[in-house]
Amino acid sequence: MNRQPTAFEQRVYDAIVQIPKGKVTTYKALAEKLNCGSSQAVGQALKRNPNAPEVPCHRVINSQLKIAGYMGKTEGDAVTRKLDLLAAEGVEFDAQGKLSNPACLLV
DNA sequence: AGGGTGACTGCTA
DNA sequence: GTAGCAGCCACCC
Repeated sequence: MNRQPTAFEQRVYDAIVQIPKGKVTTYKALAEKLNCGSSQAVGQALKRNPNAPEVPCHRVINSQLKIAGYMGKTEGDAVTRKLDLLAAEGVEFDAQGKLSNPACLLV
């Protein structure tokens, strides 16, 4: 375990860490920032690297403005907790688990 | 060295 | 509005 993150992954984390509190971003926007045409690669970086508090990966959502997954799980308490974290940051979500306030979306 | 997967996205039925 | 298929890049086995 504890495999070393690649340059690409580090870049992803760096971009996420730069996200201000109360704001969220999408995988696509991140991919564009990293000059990577594939958002899936970004998701891979997070899935294979649960950096948790070091990187607020919970501020990263998909194009549907919904939580894609957390801690390597696409559903379950992990995702729910992630939603709660965002709520604590000031990001409002609706009963559907979608971003209720698009103003929090960082572009 | 090669194949398969995925915390995605967009389009079509 | 919901469901299914194809495309995309990077990582893992």
